[in-house]
Amino acid sequence: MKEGPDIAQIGALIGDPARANMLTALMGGKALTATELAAAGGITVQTASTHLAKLEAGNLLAQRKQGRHRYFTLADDSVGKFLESIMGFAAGRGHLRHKPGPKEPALRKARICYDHLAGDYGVRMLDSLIARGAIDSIGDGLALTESGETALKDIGIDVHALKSSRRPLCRSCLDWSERRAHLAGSLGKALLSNFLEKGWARRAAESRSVVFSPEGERQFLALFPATK
Amino acid sequence: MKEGPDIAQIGALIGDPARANMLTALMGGKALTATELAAAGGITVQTASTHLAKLEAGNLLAQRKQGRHRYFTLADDSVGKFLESIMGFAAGRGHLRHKPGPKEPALRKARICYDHLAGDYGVRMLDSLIARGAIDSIGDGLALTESGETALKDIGIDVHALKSSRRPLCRSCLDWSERRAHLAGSLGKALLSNFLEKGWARRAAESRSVVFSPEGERQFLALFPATK
DNA sequence: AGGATGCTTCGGTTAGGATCGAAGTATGAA
DNA sequence: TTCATACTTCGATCCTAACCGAAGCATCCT
Repeated sequence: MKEGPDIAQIGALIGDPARANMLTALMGGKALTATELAAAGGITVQTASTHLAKLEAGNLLAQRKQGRHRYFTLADDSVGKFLESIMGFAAGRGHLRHKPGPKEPALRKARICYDHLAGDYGVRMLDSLIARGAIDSIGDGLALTESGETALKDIGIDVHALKSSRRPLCRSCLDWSERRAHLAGSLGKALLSNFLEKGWARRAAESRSVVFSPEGERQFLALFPATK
Repeated sequence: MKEGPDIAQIGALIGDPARANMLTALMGGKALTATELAAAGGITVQTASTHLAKLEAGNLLAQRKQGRHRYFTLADDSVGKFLESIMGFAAGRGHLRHKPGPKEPALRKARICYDHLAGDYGVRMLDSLIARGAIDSIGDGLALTESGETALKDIGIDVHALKSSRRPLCRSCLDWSERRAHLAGSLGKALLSNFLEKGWARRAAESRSVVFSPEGERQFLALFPATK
């Protein structure tokens, strides 16, 4: 039939376990070297190198040379969003891993989705923002309200600066673990950065999970109360 | 790393060209037999049979036995939406087919996206509905307004009946050719059915493209004027 | 019953690509 | 310069899975 774009190509790119693991590792938002990605994929550096070349040729990855290191990141945030949506789809279809692993609960609670907060806490934050009228929503669509803008200023986020960026302020991103939307876009990124700067939370070393400090958790939960 | 759902599995399912072509064929919304899908994939029935078994095991397809035929469809509309989003992503990353083929322009103009209208005409319709205030939108989110409900009643669509269904009324679906949103959901489906019933358009035989009659095209363009 | 059609299962072949060892290139350090 | 580190390229191996011919079921028609 050969109609439309070639979905088999990207399917094949994502379809290899080693490549999928490397992409998942890059969802953490950090730039990683080829050696680190090889470890993430469970393969040697040689093999990783060919995989990375293919992913780059497919425009899924971007590369930045720095000295003798070569740092890889997802090509842009749309790739991250796309990967998260695949995860949501996969989880919904029962394509889970054989053994959930010990880190799974932490991931479900709070994790990084490329550059913003996801998991239970990410969903809770968005729900709470909507409930208090800081964000309007229709279906999947999100928009910051006037009152929301001032509320965020109190938290310490310069909404005005974010608005000047080309990137959309609010985007919804489907959370694979909660199967609900969480907040992406430049605002989602700014909020996560804010929490990390304040020391409320930190990124786990070798994982995408986000670990809250006891005090940070208290503050976060107070700032974003449960809805209903 | 082994974090989260197994995206490699669905990637691999979609990553085979024969399977991708069969899935694309099913985006036409019609239930197809194994023999028809074999032709769509460019393979023999034996091979197609094993592919179809895999796709079904992966919960991407549903199967309905009818006499000695076996009709396959996409498991549900979320699969269709997912495939269209992959097409959009693929097109955005430059993953196009080598030769666009003669049917390409017709596809870009108007085609079926599982059960609703997509392509230039699909995008035009949604834009027009938003412009006249029949549908509210925030970002990707869509909602039918009061005035929109009466307007659709005039066209001949029983919105009340649609509302009772479990399926969402309005959904936005990213159009791969236009790279903009078009209208999905039960309302999108109802509108397309309405056009087909009225004889404004018909489905092409072996393709996903939708062919408008001269009169139907006139009516459609008048009903959904361009929004500058 | 007998024959035709639609599809699946089995068996064997083949090709693509994932893999790694070894060698080659680039950058930095001593 | 010499050595070490980070990465890529080359070459060869090996394995999976896509593929089809042939045979086996199931259903329908006459």
